[in-house]
Amino acid sequence: MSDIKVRFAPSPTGYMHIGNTRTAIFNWLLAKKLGGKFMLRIDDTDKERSRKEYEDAIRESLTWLGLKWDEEARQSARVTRYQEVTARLLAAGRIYPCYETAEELDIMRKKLMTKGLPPIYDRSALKLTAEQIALYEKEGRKPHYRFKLIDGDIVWNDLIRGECRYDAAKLGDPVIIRADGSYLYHLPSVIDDFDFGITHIIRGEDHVTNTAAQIQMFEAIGGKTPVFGHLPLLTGAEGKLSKRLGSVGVLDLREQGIEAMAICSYLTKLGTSDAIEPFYDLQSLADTLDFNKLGRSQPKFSEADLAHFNTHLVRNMPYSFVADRIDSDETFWNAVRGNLTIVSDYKQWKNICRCAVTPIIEDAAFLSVAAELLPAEPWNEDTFSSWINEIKNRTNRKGKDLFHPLRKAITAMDDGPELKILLPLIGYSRVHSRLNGIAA
RNA sequence: GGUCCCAUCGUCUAAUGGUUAGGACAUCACCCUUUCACGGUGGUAAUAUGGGUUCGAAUCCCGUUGGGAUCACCA
Repeated sequence: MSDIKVRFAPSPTGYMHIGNTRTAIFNWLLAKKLGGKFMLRIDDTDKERSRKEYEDAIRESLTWLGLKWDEEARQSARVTRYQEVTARLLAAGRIYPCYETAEELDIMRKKLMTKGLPPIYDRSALKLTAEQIALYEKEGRKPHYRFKLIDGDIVWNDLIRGECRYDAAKLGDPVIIRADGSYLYHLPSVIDDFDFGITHIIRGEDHVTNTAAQIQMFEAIGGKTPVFGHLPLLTGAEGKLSKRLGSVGVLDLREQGIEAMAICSYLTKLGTSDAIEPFYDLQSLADTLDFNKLGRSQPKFSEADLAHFNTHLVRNMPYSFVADRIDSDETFWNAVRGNLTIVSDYKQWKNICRCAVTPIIEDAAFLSVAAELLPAEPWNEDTFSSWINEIKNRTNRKGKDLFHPLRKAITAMDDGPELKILLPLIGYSRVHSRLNGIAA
């Protein structure tokens, strides 16, 4: 067993959407491909916004997608560990207290912006005298804490973007502890990745500057930095990384009949040079994972395309894949799958085969001839074509004029699987009655 | 505004200095199925823009334009 370990670290502040899901899938597939482990970490450092309901939904989403996790942790349970590390970094001067209020910081940022300067914290807290600090404390101000970045280039070799280089001086020291003593995500994330032995981190491109800061945190706590890979962000049809995209929830998609494997296949192939094609199990999808095939530009995600792709996947879906979900046999499935849009549409065809259907009669005379000629069971492979030939000879009809009325009478539908295949599934008695205009 | 990233058919992308600029999805046409769908075969369709470098540029360099990310006491 390799000691490869990856993690998916959602904050339970919302449902799983297309963006989240994509990073979960990539991490999971990487673990699978390298024979490593996949860890679920609940990043619930934001008490205000975290909710149990979301956490449950995330678990349900992952389970439905088939992304099983080998290990689990939650940040709210590890605060003492974070405090331990914090004390050490504080003593080492890598963490320092600040007394500005949120409003003051906001004003500072705006000032810098209007001057055309980057809105980066000026580290004035480092110049505070003991007296000034005492004054703030007396006022009742509680400090928040920042992590002090060391000047110089931060460089890493990104799995997706190649060599990345950031000048720490242009980054700004991140706040890591709030005035109320609670942690922000940066440092706990690093401590966890270190403690749990995370070797690879795949996340969205929106994290690149965080990565730069976090690399210094890994160094500060004496840990080896994991391998990073930053995925280009998905955009909506209109280019922007729209809010709509964030609202496309996986559970909603499931509700609409989108298959888990359609989501997994589509999301891992979108933005790569591979064809977007259906995969029916995650292992074979994992075998094809190759970060070199990912482009660097932002692919557009389209719900309509996904739905279309899903239909394609359903129409080629092997019976084994649906066997435990539908109450029909393989013959039936193979007969109808080519006409489905979503799996649950099979019920409609099942009803046509096994329940009463009111036929659509457009030409009663023609249909009664067809009924008259319908051979008795048992039917064999040739029954259908010889029957059709009989009708053709008797009525002089062919092509659409011949088939369409039959189809409408027998199935009450405009289209569907080949009649030849469908007929034996419906049976003589129903076919005969329907041709005569009788619901059966 | 600082920093970083990106720009090839409608869409996702290939072509790492020399190709009739390739593939996949979509679309269109045809074929098959004596019907629709499924399936098969073909077609239409692209290098944002201006300068360089070079015998030769989608490819390298600079500018322009456009798009995105980040610069939170969110993650």
